[in-house]
Amino acid sequence: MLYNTVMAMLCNTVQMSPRRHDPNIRLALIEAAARLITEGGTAGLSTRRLAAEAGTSTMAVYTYFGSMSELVREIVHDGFARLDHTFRLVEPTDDPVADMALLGRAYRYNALTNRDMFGVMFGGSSLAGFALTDEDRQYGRYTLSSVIKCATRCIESGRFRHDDAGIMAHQMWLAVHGTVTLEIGGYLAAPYDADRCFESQITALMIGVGDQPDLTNKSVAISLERFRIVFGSPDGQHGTG
Amino acid sequence: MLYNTVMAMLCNTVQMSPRRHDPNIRLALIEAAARLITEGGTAGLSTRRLAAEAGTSTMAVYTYFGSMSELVREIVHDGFARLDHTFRLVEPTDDPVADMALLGRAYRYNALTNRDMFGVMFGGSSLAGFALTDEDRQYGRYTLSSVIKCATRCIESGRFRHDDAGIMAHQMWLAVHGTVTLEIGGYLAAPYDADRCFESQITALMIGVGDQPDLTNKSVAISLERFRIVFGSPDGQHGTG
DNA sequence: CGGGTTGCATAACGATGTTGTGTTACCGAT
DNA sequence: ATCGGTAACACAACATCGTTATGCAACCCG
Repeated sequence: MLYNTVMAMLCNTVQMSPRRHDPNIRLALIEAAARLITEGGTAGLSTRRLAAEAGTSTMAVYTYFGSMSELVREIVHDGFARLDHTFRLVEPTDDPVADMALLGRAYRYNALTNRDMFGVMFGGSSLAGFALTDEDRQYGRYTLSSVIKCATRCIESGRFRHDDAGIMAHQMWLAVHGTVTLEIGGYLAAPYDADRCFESQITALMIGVGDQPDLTNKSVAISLERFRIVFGSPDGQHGTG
Repeated sequence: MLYNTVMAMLCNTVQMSPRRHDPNIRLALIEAAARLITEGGTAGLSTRRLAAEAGTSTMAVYTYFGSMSELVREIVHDGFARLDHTFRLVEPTDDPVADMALLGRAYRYNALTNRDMFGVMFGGSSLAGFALTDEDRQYGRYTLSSVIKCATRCIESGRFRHDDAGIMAHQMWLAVHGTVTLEIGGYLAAPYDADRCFESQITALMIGVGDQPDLTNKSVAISLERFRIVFGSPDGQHGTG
């Protein structure tokens, strides 16, 4: 659907202001860009295709965003917001270790759902000359605050030897991030497939920071049950795509 | 130095065969490409610059490699060979856990030394339309065999609860890979800088697979000493670039 | 109701990977 | 010895990329 022609028709009938920055076009561009990326990978995004998809010309990108990479930046920020939203689906319970494991599953779920965006967000893929700035990274670190809060509760529960929730949260992040990155890269195949590696990884990590193995196993199992309920994956895990 | 003109002079004086596939040109292209990538990042590699650097025309890329992405593929394979070589600098001792930790440091060292190539090797960066194939990934998995061997010795030493060296090696890989990826991405800043996260991560992992905390701490400390000796980092660690 | 300004379609520019075109030089057979 | 076949590759063209210039048309304000 060509946005521009629709808008032209609208402006002929209803009295509107098609001049002056139009948030509708801006939104249409962002949505079209996100669609192009998820459908055609990072290489699928181009000014021409974007303009065609949104029904405008390539100039719209520059009037609304200044450059292609600035548009990508907005999408990246949007991606972090989505990650944050995914984290918020994990509600605190009286088993903070299970909560933490579920946050790990949520991170993985979010990454696998938005594979290409994930690569851009964390500095891997170079997309249309986009490069992360420190401000962008702040968005990323901010989303980690959910994990830090959970780590604090883990420590308060007495199950962890750690006294620093920040380092604990980072360890969880690094472990899950590494798993997901290599999973998306296609490096985790049977017999060491991504599902198996993921379970081993979070289990070892919990034990590594002081939890008792049997308690960890119980909490990890609970987190898997909760994941099925909240995120509704058909086979109970994520699938290796 | 323009390779082509030199070759022309050589062929006028000494009797050589500048026609028929010339491995010298092939090598010159690969070396020039690697140089361009390390100097100018993934965006710094282009057929024109490559041709100028090697003193040939852009056609040389196609006669010797078929396409730009095939040339990248060769460089990726070269990168895996370099990683394997780095692993071999870690000699087995009677403290296999320290060996394993040192392998982790070696992985990180190699990644930080060849940052841009690292991103390409593990599926993050898209470079000149290059995409990993399963065969490429085999190169990556092969280099893991050094780690698996070490994991086997760790298990035999009785310090680990695990009975599967493969999953143990994978866990080490995932943990270190995640740390390094986010370090290169610029996400690990004080107070949770990369050095600190790395130490915490490998320590927690060893404990997580069954090692006793005090033994782990000792082995990790030994691995750091050995790293300083073998890899000769000035500040004893890697520096966060 | 006209000048200023703003949005943006069109077209152009430089650079990209890749593909024709043509020349040049080697090789092998006669 | 020489001549045709073939392989290498310099040069130029092509499509596409992000970006920038140009110009027109429409809103805003005086």
